[in-house]
Amino acid sequence: MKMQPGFGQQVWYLTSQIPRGRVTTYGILAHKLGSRACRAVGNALNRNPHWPDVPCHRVARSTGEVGGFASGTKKKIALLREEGIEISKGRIINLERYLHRFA
DNA sequence: CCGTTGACTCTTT
DNA sequence: AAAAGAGCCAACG
Repeated sequence: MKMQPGFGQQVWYLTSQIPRGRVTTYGILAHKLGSRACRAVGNALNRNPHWPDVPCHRVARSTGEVGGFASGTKKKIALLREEGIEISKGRIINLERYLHRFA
């Protein structure tokens, strides 16, 4: 379960910087890292070495879907709803409204 | 809406 | 050590 520092390291950092009630997409994270490795981001969050230190549930897909979740997509939706985010059928309502751009 | 292509890292053989 | 496979995706046709 070892994760080499570098890419994933930054991913977890940015993810942990997402304020409550806010959401981000894999693409944005990847772009922030200077890469289009949207998948690599998901991979980093998937193997999430330290959890729940990093709120990976605040990361959704660019299509508006919540995406997947290591502990279960259902769980992810529940957490997002708890933060005040409306979700319908695994899809976030008004994603733009919650989208967080890392300044 | 679905299918295909692109891009990147980690894990396993 | 190197190569192949898989993964919580994105963009385009």
